Amino acid sequence: MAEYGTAGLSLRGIARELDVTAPALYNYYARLDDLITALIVDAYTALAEVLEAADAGQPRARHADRLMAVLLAYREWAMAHPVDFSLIYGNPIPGYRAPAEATTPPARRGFAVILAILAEALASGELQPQPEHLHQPPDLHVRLPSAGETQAEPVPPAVIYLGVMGWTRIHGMIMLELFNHTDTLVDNHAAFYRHEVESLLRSIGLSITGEPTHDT
Amino acid sequence: MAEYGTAGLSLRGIARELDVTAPALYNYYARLDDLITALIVDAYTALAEVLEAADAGQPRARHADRLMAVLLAYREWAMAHPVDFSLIYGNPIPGYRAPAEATTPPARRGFAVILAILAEALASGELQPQPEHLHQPPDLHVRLPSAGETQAEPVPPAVIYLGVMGWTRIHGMIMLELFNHTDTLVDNHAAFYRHEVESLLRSIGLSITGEPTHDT
DNA sequence: TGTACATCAGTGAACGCGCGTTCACTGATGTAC
DNA sequence: TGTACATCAGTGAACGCGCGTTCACTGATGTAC
Repeated sequence: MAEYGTAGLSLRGIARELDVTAPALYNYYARLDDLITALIVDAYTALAEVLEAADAGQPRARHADRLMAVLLAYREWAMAHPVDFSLIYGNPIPGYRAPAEATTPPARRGFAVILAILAEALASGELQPQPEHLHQPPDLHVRLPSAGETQAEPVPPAVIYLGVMGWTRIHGMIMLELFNHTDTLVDNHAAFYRHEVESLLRSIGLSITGEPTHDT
Repeated sequence: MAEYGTAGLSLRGIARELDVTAPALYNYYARLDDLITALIVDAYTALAEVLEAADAGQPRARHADRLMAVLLAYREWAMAHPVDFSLIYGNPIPGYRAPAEATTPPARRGFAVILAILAEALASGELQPQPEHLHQPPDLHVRLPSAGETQAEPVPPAVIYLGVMGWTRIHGMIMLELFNHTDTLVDNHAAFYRHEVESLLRSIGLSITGEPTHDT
Protein backbone atom coordinates (compact mmCIF):
# COMPACT_ATOMS: atom_id res chain seq x y z
CA MET A 1 0.00 0.00 0.00
CA ALA A 2 2.89 2.29 -0.74
CA GLU A 3 3.37 3.70 -4.21
CA TYR A 4 0.71 5.44 -6.22
CA GLY A 5 1.11 8.47 -8.47
CA THR A 6 1.64 11.82 -6.79
CA ALA A 7 -1.01 13.70 -4.88
CA GLY A 8 -3.46 12.54 -7.55
CA LEU A 9 -5.01 10.58 -4.73
CA SER A 10 -8.08 8.59 -5.70
CA LEU A 11 -9.91 5.52 -4.53
CA ARG A 12 -9.71 3.99 -7.98
CA GLY A 13 -6.00 4.77 -8.19
CA ILE A 14 -5.36 3.07 -4.88
CA ALA A 15 -7.44 0.08 -5.95
CA ARG A 16 -5.38 -0.11 -9.13
CA GLU A 17 -2.15 -0.17 -7.14
CA LEU A 18 -3.53 -3.00 -5.03
CA ASP A 19 -4.52 -4.97 -8.16
CA VAL A 20 -8.12 -4.95 -7.12
CA THR A 21 -11.27 -3.37 -8.47
CA ALA A 22 -12.56 -0.18 -6.89
CA PRO A 23 -15.71 -1.59 -5.25
CA ALA A 24 -13.61 -4.17 -3.39
CA LEU A 25 -12.27 -1.37 -1.18
CA TYR A 26 -15.76 -0.78 0.16
CA ASN A 27 -15.45 -4.04 2.05
CA TYR A 28 -12.85 -2.28 4.21
CA TYR A 29 -13.77 1.41 4.18
CA ALA A 30 -17.26 2.81 4.05
CA ARG A 31 -16.22 6.05 2.40
CA LEU A 32 -13.23 7.52 0.58
CA ASP A 33 -12.59 9.74 3.59
CA ASP A 34 -12.12 6.70 5.80
CA LEU A 35 -9.54 5.33 3.38
CA ILE A 36 -7.66 8.64 3.39
CA THR A 37 -7.75 8.77 7.17
CA ALA A 38 -6.31 5.25 7.31
CA LEU A 39 -3.50 6.25 4.94
CA ILE A 40 -2.72 9.33 7.02
CA VAL A 41 -2.67 7.35 10.25
CA ASP A 42 -0.42 4.75 8.62
CA ALA A 43 1.96 7.45 7.40
CA TYR A 44 2.20 9.17 10.78
CA THR A 45 2.73 5.81 12.44
CA ALA A 46 5.39 4.70 9.98
CA LEU A 47 7.27 7.97 10.46
CA ALA A 48 7.02 7.75 14.24
CA GLU A 49 8.32 4.18 14.22
CA VAL A 50 11.29 5.20 12.12
CA LEU A 51 12.09 8.03 14.54
CA GLU A 52 11.75 5.72 17.53
CA ALA A 53 14.05 3.18 15.89
CA ALA A 54 16.64 5.86 15.11
CA ASP A 55 16.52 7.00 18.73
CA ALA A 56 16.80 3.45 20.00
CA GLY A 57 19.96 2.92 17.95
CA GLN A 58 21.95 5.41 20.03
CA PRO A 59 23.26 5.15 23.60
CA ARG A 60 20.74 6.64 26.04
CA ALA A 61 23.13 9.14 27.57
CA ARG A 62 24.23 10.65 24.25
CA HIS A 63 21.38 13.08 23.84
CA ALA A 64 22.97 14.99 20.99
CA ASP A 65 23.60 11.83 19.02
CA ARG A 66 20.08 10.63 19.63
CA LEU A 67 18.61 13.91 18.43
CA MET A 68 20.91 13.92 15.42
CA ALA A 69 19.93 10.38 14.49
CA VAL A 70 16.24 11.18 14.86
CA LEU A 71 16.38 14.35 12.79
CA LEU A 72 18.39 12.68 10.04
CA ALA A 73 15.88 9.84 9.99
CA TYR A 74 13.08 12.38 9.71
CA ARG A 75 14.49 13.84 6.53
CA GLU A 76 15.36 10.48 5.06
CA TRP A 77 11.89 9.16 5.62
CA ALA A 78 10.44 12.23 3.93
CA MET A 79 12.68 11.82 0.90
CA ALA A 80 12.05 8.08 0.69
CA HIS A 81 8.28 8.49 1.00
CA PRO A 82 7.41 11.79 -0.68
CA VAL A 83 3.78 10.85 -1.28
CA ASP A 84 3.18 9.87 2.32
CA PHE A 85 5.01 12.94 3.55
CA SER A 86 2.93 15.19 1.28
CA LEU A 87 -0.18 13.45 2.45
CA ILE A 88 0.66 14.36 6.02
CA TYR A 89 2.34 17.73 5.74
CA GLY A 90 1.40 19.02 2.30
CA ASN A 91 -1.70 20.75 0.97
CA PRO A 92 -4.95 19.72 2.55
CA ILE A 93 -6.95 17.37 0.32
CA PRO A 94 -9.82 19.36 -1.30
CA GLY A 95 -12.94 17.61 -0.06
CA TYR A 96 -11.41 15.97 2.99
CA ARG A 97 -11.48 16.95 6.65
CA ALA A 98 -9.28 14.88 8.96
CA PRO A 99 -10.96 13.60 12.14
CA ALA A 100 -8.69 14.98 14.87
CA GLU A 101 -9.32 12.11 17.28
CA ALA A 102 -7.89 9.65 14.75
CA THR A 103 -4.92 11.57 13.36
CA THR A 104 -3.70 13.56 16.36
CA PRO A 105 -2.31 10.67 18.44
CA PRO A 106 -0.07 9.19 15.71
CA ALA A 107 0.96 12.71 14.69
CA ARG A 108 1.95 13.55 18.23
CA ARG A 109 3.82 10.27 18.60
CA GLY A 110 6.66 11.34 16.32
CA PHE A 111 6.99 14.73 17.96
CA ALA A 112 7.03 13.02 21.35
CA VAL A 113 10.30 11.28 20.41
CA ILE A 114 11.98 14.66 20.06
CA LEU A 115 10.40 16.02 23.21
CA ALA A 116 11.51 13.00 25.24
CA ILE A 117 15.14 13.39 24.23
CA LEU A 118 15.08 17.12 24.95
CA ALA A 119 13.48 16.52 28.32
CA GLU A 120 16.11 13.94 29.26
CA ALA A 121 18.89 16.21 28.04
CA LEU A 122 17.54 19.05 30.13
CA ALA A 123 17.18 16.87 33.21
CA SER A 124 20.73 15.61 32.82
CA GLY A 125 22.09 19.14 32.53
CA GLU A 126 23.58 18.49 29.09
CA LEU A 127 21.02 20.71 27.42
CA GLN A 128 21.83 24.34 28.03
CA PRO A 129 19.47 26.55 26.09
CA GLN A 130 20.31 30.20 25.65
CA PRO A 131 18.56 32.57 28.08
CA GLU A 132 16.38 33.75 25.20
CA HIS A 133 15.08 30.23 24.82
CA LEU A 134 14.18 29.90 28.47
CA HIS A 135 12.19 33.02 29.11
CA GLN A 136 9.78 33.24 26.24
CA PRO A 137 7.89 36.46 25.60
CA PRO A 138 4.68 36.44 27.65
CA ASP A 139 2.46 36.31 24.56
CA LEU A 140 4.20 33.30 23.08
CA HIS A 141 2.58 30.47 25.03
CA VAL A 142 4.05 27.51 23.29
CA ARG A 143 2.51 24.61 25.14
CA LEU A 144 1.24 21.10 24.89
CA PRO A 145 -2.54 20.81 25.00
CA SER A 146 -3.78 19.22 28.19
CA ALA A 147 -4.78 16.11 26.28
CA GLY A 148 -4.38 14.13 29.50
CA GLU A 149 -3.74 10.93 27.51
CA THR A 150 -0.47 9.27 28.44
CA GLN A 151 1.12 12.59 29.37
CA ALA A 152 2.63 11.03 32.47
CA GLU A 153 4.99 13.76 33.63
CA PRO A 154 4.54 17.37 32.52
CA VAL A 155 6.95 18.60 29.84
CA PRO A 156 8.91 21.74 30.80
CA PRO A 157 8.01 24.80 28.70
CA ALA A 158 11.60 25.21 27.54
CA VAL A 159 11.53 21.69 26.12
CA ILE A 160 8.31 22.33 24.25
CA TYR A 161 9.59 25.60 22.91
CA LEU A 162 12.85 24.03 21.74
CA GLY A 163 10.95 21.15 20.22
CA VAL A 164 8.72 23.42 18.18
CA MET A 165 11.67 25.58 17.21
CA GLY A 166 13.69 22.60 16.03
CA TRP A 167 10.76 21.10 14.22
CA THR A 168 9.97 24.25 12.27
CA ARG A 169 13.63 24.60 11.29
CA ILE A 170 14.02 21.15 9.83
CA HIS A 171 10.57 21.22 8.31
CA GLY A 172 11.41 24.21 6.12
CA MET A 173 14.49 22.57 4.68
CA ILE A 174 12.64 19.35 3.99
CA MET A 175 9.62 20.96 2.34
CA LEU A 176 11.75 23.15 0.08
CA GLU A 177 13.97 20.23 -0.88
CA LEU A 178 11.07 17.87 -1.42
CA PHE A 179 9.27 20.22 -3.79
CA ASN A 180 12.47 21.16 -5.62
CA HIS A 181 12.68 24.81 -4.65
CA THR A 182 16.32 24.72 -3.59
CA ASP A 183 17.89 22.39 -6.13
CA THR A 184 19.49 25.26 -8.02
CA LEU A 185 20.69 26.78 -4.74
CA VAL A 186 22.02 23.79 -2.80
CA ASP A 187 24.20 21.10 -4.30
CA ASN A 188 24.23 18.55 -1.53
CA HIS A 189 20.98 18.68 0.37
CA ALA A 190 21.98 15.95 2.81
CA ALA A 191 25.13 17.83 3.75
CA PHE A 192 23.29 21.13 4.06
CA TYR A 193 20.67 19.54 6.27
CA ARG A 194 23.25 17.89 8.50
CA HIS A 195 25.16 21.14 8.77
CA GLU A 196 22.06 23.03 9.84
CA VAL A 197 21.03 20.39 12.35
CA GLU A 198 24.52 20.43 13.86
CA SER A 199 24.28 24.19 14.11
CA LEU A 200 20.89 23.88 15.76
CA LEU A 201 22.12 21.36 18.31
CA ARG A 202 25.24 23.41 19.04
CA SER A 203 23.12 26.49 19.64
CA ILE A 204 21.35 24.75 22.50
CA GLY A 205 24.51 23.40 24.04
CA LEU A 206 24.50 19.89 22.60
CA SER A 207 27.39 18.54 20.60
CA ILE A 208 27.66 15.42 18.51
CA THR A 209 30.16 12.80 19.53
CA GLY A 210 29.18 9.74 17.54
CA GLU A 211 30.07 8.61 14.07
CA PRO A 212 27.87 9.79 11.23
CA THR A 213 25.38 7.03 10.63
CA HIS A 214 23.82 8.27 7.41
CA ASP A 215 25.33 10.41 4.72
CA THR A 216 23.64 10.04 1.37
CA MET B 1 -8.48 36.53 -10.16
CA ALA B 2 -7.86 35.90 -6.51
CA GLU B 3 -10.14 33.60 -4.58
CA TYR B 4 -11.19 30.16 -5.65
CA GLY B 5 -11.71 27.12 -3.46
CA THR B 6 -8.65 25.43 -2.05
CA ALA B 7 -6.20 23.40 -4.05
CA GLY B 8 -9.17 22.03 -6.00
CA LEU B 9 -7.70 23.93 -8.89
CA SER B 10 -9.64 23.59 -12.13
CA LEU B 11 -10.20 25.54 -15.30
CA ARG B 12 -13.95 25.40 -14.80
CA GLY B 13 -13.59 26.53 -11.21
CA ILE B 14 -11.51 29.50 -12.23
CA ALA B 15 -13.99 30.37 -14.97
CA ARG B 16 -16.76 30.21 -12.38
CA GLU B 17 -14.90 32.66 -10.13
CA LEU B 18 -14.51 35.02 -13.06
CA ASP B 19 -18.25 34.80 -13.85
CA VAL B 20 -17.53 33.44 -17.27
CA THR B 21 -18.06 30.13 -19.02
CA ALA B 22 -15.18 27.69 -19.27
CA PRO B 23 -14.58 27.92 -23.04
CA ALA B 24 -14.12 31.69 -22.76
CA LEU B 25 -10.77 31.10 -21.05
CA TYR B 26 -9.48 29.48 -24.23
CA ASN B 27 -9.39 32.92 -25.79
CA TYR B 28 -6.53 33.70 -23.40
CA TYR B 29 -4.78 30.41 -22.70
CA ALA B 30 -4.38 27.58 -25.15
CA ARG B 31 -4.18 24.91 -22.47
CA LEU B 32 -4.94 24.47 -18.78
CA ASP B 33 -1.20 24.30 -18.14
CA ASP B 34 -0.75 27.80 -19.56
CA LEU B 35 -3.40 29.10 -17.20
CA ILE B 36 -1.70 27.46 -14.22
CA THR B 37 1.65 28.85 -15.28
CA ALA B 38 0.14 32.34 -15.46
CA LEU B 39 -1.35 31.96 -11.97
CA ILE B 40 2.00 30.81 -10.60
CA VAL B 41 3.86 33.68 -12.23
CA ASP B 42 1.27 36.13 -10.87
CA ALA B 43 1.62 34.70 -7.38
CA TYR B 44 5.42 34.85 -7.38
CA THR B 45 5.26 38.38 -8.72
CA ALA B 46 2.69 39.55 -6.17
CA LEU B 47 4.78 38.10 -3.35
CA ALA B 48 7.96 39.70 -4.68
CA GLU B 49 6.27 43.08 -4.99
CA VAL B 50 5.06 42.88 -1.40
CA LEU B 51 8.58 42.07 -0.23
CA GLU B 52 10.05 44.91 -2.26
CA ALA B 53 7.50 47.33 -0.83
CA ALA B 54 8.24 46.19 2.72
CA ASP B 55 11.92 46.74 2.10
CA ALA B 56 11.34 50.15 0.57
CA GLY B 57 9.43 51.25 3.66
CA GLN B 58 12.53 51.13 5.85
CA PRO B 59 15.58 53.43 5.92
CA ARG B 60 18.31 52.06 3.64
CA ALA B 61 20.97 51.90 6.34
CA ARG B 62 18.85 49.91 8.81
CA HIS B 63 19.57 46.49 7.42
CA ALA B 64 18.08 44.60 10.35
CA ASP B 65 14.84 46.56 10.16
CA ARG B 66 14.63 46.00 6.43
CA LEU B 67 15.12 42.27 6.81
CA MET B 68 12.61 42.15 9.63
CA ALA B 69 10.02 44.03 7.58
CA VAL B 70 10.58 41.78 4.58
CA LEU B 71 10.33 38.56 6.55
CA LEU B 72 7.20 39.69 8.38
CA ALA B 73 5.66 40.66 5.04
CA TYR B 74 6.54 37.21 3.70
CA ARG B 75 4.53 35.48 6.39
CA GLU B 76 1.65 37.91 6.18
CA TRP B 77 1.34 37.46 2.47
CA ALA B 78 1.29 33.69 2.90
CA MET B 79 -1.46 33.88 5.52
CA ALA B 80 -3.49 36.38 3.50
CA HIS B 81 -3.19 34.34 0.28
CA PRO B 82 -3.08 30.70 1.31
CA VAL B 83 -4.22 29.42 -2.08
CA ASP B 84 -1.57 31.35 -3.97
CA PHE B 85 1.07 30.36 -1.45
CA SER B 86 0.10 26.69 -1.73
CA LEU B 87 0.13 26.98 -5.49
CA ILE B 88 3.74 28.15 -5.34
CA TYR B 89 5.19 26.24 -2.43
CA GLY B 90 2.76 23.39 -1.79
CA ASN B 91 2.33 20.01 -3.44
CA PRO B 92 3.08 19.86 -7.13
CA ILE B 93 -0.10 19.78 -9.22
CA PRO B 94 -0.67 16.20 -10.48
CA GLY B 95 -0.54 16.55 -14.26
CA TYR B 96 1.36 19.82 -14.40
CA ARG B 97 5.04 20.51 -15.05
CA ALA B 98 6.13 24.12 -14.61
CA PRO B 99 8.22 25.60 -17.45
CA ALA B 100 11.36 26.76 -15.64
CA GLU B 101 12.04 29.65 -18.02
CA ALA B 102 8.69 31.22 -17.06
CA THR B 103 8.54 30.59 -13.33
CA THR B 104 12.17 30.88 -12.27
CA PRO B 105 12.65 34.65 -12.78
CA PRO B 106 9.63 35.75 -10.70
CA ALA B 107 10.50 33.10 -8.09
CA ARG B 108 14.04 34.39 -7.84
CA ARG B 109 12.85 37.98 -7.63
CA GLY B 110 11.52 37.61 -4.10
CA PHE B 111 14.61 35.79 -2.89
CA ALA B 112 16.73 38.53 -4.46
CA VAL B 113 15.21 41.07 -2.05
CA ILE B 114 16.62 39.13 0.89
CA LEU B 115 19.98 38.61 -0.80
CA ALA B 116 20.33 42.29 -1.61
CA ILE B 117 19.79 43.34 1.99
CA LEU B 118 22.21 40.72 3.26
CA ALA B 119 24.81 41.79 0.70
CA GLU B 120 24.51 45.45 1.69
CA ALA B 121 24.65 44.55 5.37
CA LEU B 122 27.79 42.53 4.77
CA ALA B 123 29.41 45.31 2.75
CA SER B 124 28.60 47.87 5.42
CA GLY B 125 30.14 45.70 8.12
CA GLU B 126 26.90 45.50 10.08
CA LEU B 127 26.39 41.86 9.21
CA GLN B 128 28.72 39.68 11.22
CA PRO B 129 27.97 36.05 10.63
CA GLN B 130 29.42 33.44 12.97
CA PRO B 131 32.61 31.78 11.72
CA GLU B 132 30.62 28.59 11.09
CA HIS B 133 28.50 30.50 8.59
CA LEU B 134 31.47 31.83 6.68
CA HIS B 135 33.50 28.72 6.03
CA GLN B 136 31.00 26.20 4.82
CA PRO B 137 31.96 22.56 4.64
CA PRO B 138 33.53 21.85 1.25
CA ASP B 139 30.70 19.59 0.13
CA LEU B 140 28.02 22.17 0.84
CA HIS B 141 28.26 24.33 -2.26
CA VAL B 142 25.37 26.65 -1.71
CA ARG B 143 25.51 28.90 -4.72
CA LEU B 144 23.53 30.88 -7.21
CA PRO B 145 23.30 29.32 -10.65
CA SER B 146 25.29 31.23 -13.25
CA ALA B 147 22.07 32.40 -14.85
CA GLY B 148 23.95 35.43 -16.17
CA GLU B 149 20.71 37.39 -16.34
CA THR B 150 20.87 40.67 -14.46
CA GLN B 151 23.30 39.26 -11.96
CA ALA B 152 25.30 42.48 -12.10
CA GLU B 153 27.73 41.97 -9.23
CA PRO B 154 28.47 38.51 -7.88
CA VAL B 155 26.85 37.62 -4.56
CA PRO B 156 29.30 36.54 -1.84
CA PRO B 157 28.91 32.89 -0.83
CA ALA B 158 28.27 33.83 2.80
CA VAL B 159 25.31 35.93 1.69
CA ILE B 160 23.84 33.12 -0.36
CA TYR B 161 24.34 30.67 2.45
CA LEU B 162 22.71 32.99 4.98
CA GLY B 163 19.88 33.67 2.55
CA VAL B 164 19.11 30.00 2.09
CA MET B 165 19.44 29.37 5.81
CA GLY B 166 17.05 32.16 6.69
CA TRP B 167 14.61 31.17 3.99
CA THR B 168 14.41 27.56 5.12
CA ARG B 169 13.87 28.66 8.72
CA ILE B 170 10.93 30.94 8.06
CA HIS B 171 9.50 28.58 5.49
CA GLY B 172 9.08 25.79 8.03
CA MET B 173 7.16 27.98 10.44
CA ILE B 174 4.91 29.28 7.70
CA MET B 175 4.12 25.90 6.17
CA LEU B 176 3.32 24.33 9.52
CA GLU B 177 1.14 27.27 10.54
CA LEU B 178 -0.60 27.47 7.18
CA PHE B 179 -1.59 23.81 7.21
CA ASN B 180 -2.60 23.90 10.89
CA HIS B 181 0.03 21.58 12.29
CA THR B 182 1.07 23.84 15.14
CA ASP B 183 -2.20 25.38 16.26
CA THR B 184 -2.39 23.15 19.32
CA LEU B 185 1.26 23.91 20.10
CA VAL B 186 1.57 27.65 19.52
CA ASP B 187 -0.97 30.19 20.73
CA ASN B 188 0.22 33.30 18.97
CA HIS B 189 1.80 32.40 15.67
CA ALA B 190 2.65 35.99 14.77
CA ALA B 191 4.52 36.46 18.04
CA PHE B 192 6.31 33.13 17.69
CA TYR B 193 7.35 33.98 14.16
CA ARG B 194 8.60 37.42 15.14
CA HIS B 195 10.51 35.94 18.05
CA GLU B 196 12.22 33.40 15.81
CA VAL B 197 13.10 35.98 13.18
CA GLU B 198 14.58 38.24 15.83
CA SER B 199 16.61 35.32 17.08
CA LEU B 200 17.76 34.59 13.54
CA LEU B 201 18.82 38.18 12.92
CA ARG B 202 20.57 38.41 16.26
CA SER B 203 22.52 35.24 15.51
CA ILE B 204 24.10 36.88 12.49
CA GLY B 205 24.90 40.10 14.29
CA LEU B 206 21.95 42.22 13.23
CA SER B 207 19.65 43.85 15.76
CA ILE B 208 16.33 45.53 15.28
CA THR B 209 16.06 49.22 16.13
CA GLY B 210 12.78 50.28 14.57
CA GLU B 211 9.25 50.18 15.85
CA PRO B 212 7.21 47.07 15.21
CA THR B 213 5.22 47.70 12.08
CA HIS B 214 2.96 44.68 12.11
CA ASP B 215 1.73 42.66 15.01
CA THR B 216 -1.44 40.77 14.25
C1' DT C 1 -25.23 60.60 -40.82
C1' DG C 2 -25.91 55.91 -42.57
C1' DT C 3 -24.90 51.38 -44.28
C1' DA C 4 -21.66 47.09 -44.82
C1' DC C 5 -18.45 44.49 -43.08
C1' DA C 6 -14.52 42.64 -40.04
C1' DT C 7 -13.16 41.64 -35.44
C1' DC C 8 -13.41 39.01 -31.51
C1' DA C 9 -14.82 38.10 -26.53
C1' DG C 10 -17.99 35.12 -24.92
C1' DT C 11 -21.92 31.35 -25.25
C1' DG C 12 -24.12 26.83 -25.22
C1' DA C 13 -24.16 22.27 -26.61
C1' DA C 14 -21.56 18.34 -26.98
C1' DC C 15 -17.63 14.85 -26.52
C1' DG C 16 -14.95 11.44 -23.90
C1' DC C 17 -12.86 10.53 -19.47
C1' DG C 18 -12.00 9.24 -14.65
C1' DC C 19 -14.07 9.74 -10.56
C1' DG C 20 -16.98 7.89 -6.08
C1' DT C 21 -20.51 4.93 -5.19
C1' DT C 22 -24.49 1.27 -5.66
C1' DC C 23 -25.90 -3.22 -6.52
C1' DA C 24 -26.78 -7.87 -7.83
C1' DC C 25 -23.67 -11.45 -8.62
C1' DT C 26 -19.84 -15.10 -8.28
C1' DG C 27 -17.07 -18.34 -6.34
C1' DA C 28 -13.87 -19.94 -3.02
C1' DT C 29 -13.61 -21.22 1.92
C1' DG C 30 -15.29 -22.95 6.26
C1' DT C 31 -18.71 -25.23 9.25
C1' DA C 32 -22.69 -28.62 10.47
C1' DC C 33 -24.38 -32.85 10.30
C1' DT D 1 -15.75 -39.24 3.89
C1' DG D 2 -19.62 -36.72 1.80
C1' DT D 3 -23.31 -33.45 1.20
C1' DA D 4 -25.75 -28.75 2.34
C1' DC D 5 -25.37 -24.46 3.58
C1' DA D 6 -23.48 -19.84 5.39
C1' DT D 7 -19.89 -16.53 4.94
C1' DC D 8 -17.72 -13.04 2.59
C1' DA D 9 -13.87 -11.00 -0.35
C1' DG D 10 -14.04 -9.59 -4.77
C1' DT D 11 -16.32 -8.70 -9.65
C1' DG D 12 -18.59 -6.27 -13.43
C1' DA D 13 -22.01 -3.33 -14.94
C1' DA D 14 -24.11 0.83 -14.19
C1' DC D 15 -25.23 5.62 -12.31
C1' DG D 16 -24.46 10.64 -12.06
C1' DC D 17 -20.94 14.15 -11.78
C1' DG D 18 -17.34 17.51 -12.86
C1' DC D 19 -13.60 17.77 -15.59
C1' DG D 20 -10.74 19.62 -20.09
C1' DT D 21 -11.57 20.58 -24.60
C1' DT D 22 -13.94 21.29 -29.43
C1' DC D 23 -16.93 23.76 -32.25
C1' DA D 24 -20.39 26.38 -34.53
C1' DC D 25 -22.69 30.32 -33.05
C1' DT D 26 -23.99 35.13 -31.28
C1' DG D 27 -23.76 39.78 -30.67
C1' DA D 28 -21.52 43.94 -29.40
C1' DT D 29 -17.83 47.06 -31.03
C1' DG D 30 -14.99 49.37 -34.35
C1' DT D 31 -13.69 50.71 -39.07
C1' DA D 32 -14.45 51.89 -44.24
C1' DC D 33 -16.75 54.23 -47.43
